[in-house]
Amino acid sequence: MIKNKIIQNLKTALKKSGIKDDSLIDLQPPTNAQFGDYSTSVALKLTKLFKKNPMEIAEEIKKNFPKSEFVEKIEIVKPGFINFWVSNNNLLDFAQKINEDKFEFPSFHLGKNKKIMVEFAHPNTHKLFHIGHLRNISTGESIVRIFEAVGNKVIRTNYQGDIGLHIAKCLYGIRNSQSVIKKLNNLQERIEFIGKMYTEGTKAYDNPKAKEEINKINKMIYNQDPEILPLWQETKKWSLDYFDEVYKRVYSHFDRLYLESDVTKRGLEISKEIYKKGVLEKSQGAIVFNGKKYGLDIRVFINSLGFPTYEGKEMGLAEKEFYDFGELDKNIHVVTPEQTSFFKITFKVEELINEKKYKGKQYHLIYEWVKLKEGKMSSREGNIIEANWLIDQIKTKILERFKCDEKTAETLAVASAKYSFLKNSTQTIIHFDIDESIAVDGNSAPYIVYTYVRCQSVLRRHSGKAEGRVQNLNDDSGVAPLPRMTESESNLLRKLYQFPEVVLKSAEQYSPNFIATYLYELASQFNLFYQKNPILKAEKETKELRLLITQTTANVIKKGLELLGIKTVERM
RNA sequence: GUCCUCAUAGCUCAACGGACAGAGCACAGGUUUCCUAAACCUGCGAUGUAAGUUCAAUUCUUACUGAGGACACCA
Repeated sequence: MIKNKIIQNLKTALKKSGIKDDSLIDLQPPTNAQFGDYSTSVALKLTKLFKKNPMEIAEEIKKNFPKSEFVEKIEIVKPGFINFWVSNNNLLDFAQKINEDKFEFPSFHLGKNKKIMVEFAHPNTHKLFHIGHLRNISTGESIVRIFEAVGNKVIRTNYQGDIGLHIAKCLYGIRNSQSVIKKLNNLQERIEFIGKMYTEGTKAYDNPKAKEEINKINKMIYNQDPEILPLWQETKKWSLDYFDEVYKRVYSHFDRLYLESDVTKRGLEISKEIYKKGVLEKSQGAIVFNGKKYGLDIRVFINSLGFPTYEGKEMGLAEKEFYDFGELDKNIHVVTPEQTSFFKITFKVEELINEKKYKGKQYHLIYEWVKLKEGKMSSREGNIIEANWLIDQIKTKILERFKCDEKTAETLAVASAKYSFLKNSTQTIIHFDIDESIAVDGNSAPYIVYTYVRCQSVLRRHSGKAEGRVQNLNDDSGVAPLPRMTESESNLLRKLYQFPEVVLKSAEQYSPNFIATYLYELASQFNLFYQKNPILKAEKETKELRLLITQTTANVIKKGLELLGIKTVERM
C-alpha cells in the first residue's frame, strides 16, 4: 500500500531530523481533493519539540523525504500540513487492476486465528420480522461481507427467541381460536394469524385470570409439557419458514440458527454450576450476579421459579458458540442498545468462568432503534411495520414511478430499504417515515445503481455486445497518455483509488456507512463527469482513458454494493 | 435516585482532534438535436448553552438544558 510506503518515508525523514519517536505521524486522505491524496499534520505536532515554526518543520521534512516514484508532488500548506499526491502511473495501475476485477483489500484481522462470528437478525418466533430486524439483518450481513473482504473467516449465526412469555401470550390467543387454524391455507395467513394472536394475548395479560393462564402456559413450554408441545412446535415452524423466506429475499443466510429453547437446559446447568463456585449468588429466592464490585448492575440468571432468564440462557449459548466452530477470536453480537447492561453482565460472568476463552472476544455491536414518527413500534399497539410489507410498498412506488419490470423493481426495492438503513451510522436512531426514509432518488440505492447502469450502457455500446465487459481497453498503448488527463478524470481516478482504504476503515470501525457514503460520492462525481464529458465520442486516447474510468467505476460500485449486501441490475 | 447514549440547516442524516462543517429532502430557478433526465447545474440555509484542554474542537474534559435507554425475577 502506498499509504504505508509514505508513512515509512516520513519516518525516514523524521530520523534525519533526529526524531526517533514516530508516534506522532498521521496520514489520512483529506476531505478536500485540493489537498492531495494523503495529508499529514506531523509538522504541526512537532512545533513544541522543535520550538520552530511548523512551516519550517514541514519544509525540513519535505527536504528529507526520500525520493519516491509513487509520489508525484508534495505540497506544504499553511499552517503546516504536508500534502502528497500519488503519481498518475500508480493511479492508472490501480484502475487497470480494478478494471480486471482484481480487488485487493488491506488486511484487518481481529485475531490470530482470523475467525469471527457475527450473530445477527435475532427475530423472535411468533412475532413479525419488522423494520428493526431489517436494519439489524442489513447491518449484520454487511459487517459479515466487509470482514470477509479484509481477510477473515466469518461465521454467520442467528439467535432466535422461541421461548418465553411472549410465546406464551401468543399461544394463549391461539388456544382460544383452535378452530381457525384449520382454515389457514398458506404461510401468509398463518403469520398474520400469529400476529393477531400475539396482540390478543398481550392485551389479555392485563386481566388477572388470563395472566395466570398465560404464566401457566409459559411454564408448560419450559417443562416441555406434551399438552402444549405440538401446538408450540407447529406454530414455531410457521415462523421459522417465514423467516427463511425473509432471509432469502434480502440475500442473507446463516451457518447456524440457534434457538433459545436449545440453550435453556444447558444455560440452567451452567448457572447452577457457577452459583456453586460463587460467581453467582442467591438473593430473594433468585440466583443473581451481583455486578456492584465491577461497577455493573445486578441481574437475575435463574428466577425464583427455577427457570433460567435470558442471562442464564446466554451462558448456554456462549458455550455452544465458542465450541461449535472451534475457538473464536471475536463474537460480534448485533443488538440494540437497551441490552448494553445485559451484555456487560454476561460478558463479565463469562470472563469469570473462563478468562482465556472469553476475555476480549465478546463484542456488542450496538445498532440503534428504528422508531416510527408516531413513536416506538409496539406489537401491543399493532403499529408494527413488517419488513416484507415495507419492501412491497417500495416496490409498488418504483413500479408506479418508473418503467421497469417486476424483477428489477424487486431488486431495487430491497436495495433501497437496505441502503436507507446502511447509509446511516449504526448508532443513529432512525426516525422512520415511509415516504421520506426510503428514498428512490437523491442519496439512495437506485441513484447508485442507476450510475452503474449508465456505465454498463456506455460499455455495452462500446463493445457492441449485448452483454459483457469491455475487453482490451488499452490494446496498444497500455497506459493512456498522461498529459491528456484533465482534472475531472484525475479526480475520479483518485476517488476510485480510495476504495480499498474505505473498506478497511469500515471494518476497523464496524461501520458500513462509510462505504455507503463513499459510493454515493463516487456515483455523484461520475455523473457530473458523465454530464460534461463525452466518452464514446472522445478522441482515441482520451476515449480509452474514459472507458477505463467508466469500467472501473462500474466495478467499484458493484463491489461496494456487494459489501453492503445490495445487488445491482444491468438495466433500469 | 444511580449509570449509559445522544443533541449539527425547516426536516432526515454525514464528518479518522485538523484545512472553507458535507449530503439528501423541501423550497426558488435553470439544463435534453449529444453515451439512459431514475441525471446535471445555481441559490437558500446549521455545530443546544457556558467554560476548559490544544497550534487546531462538531469531535476530548466539566457543568447546565433537553431527548432516549438501562438499573431483579421479560426477552
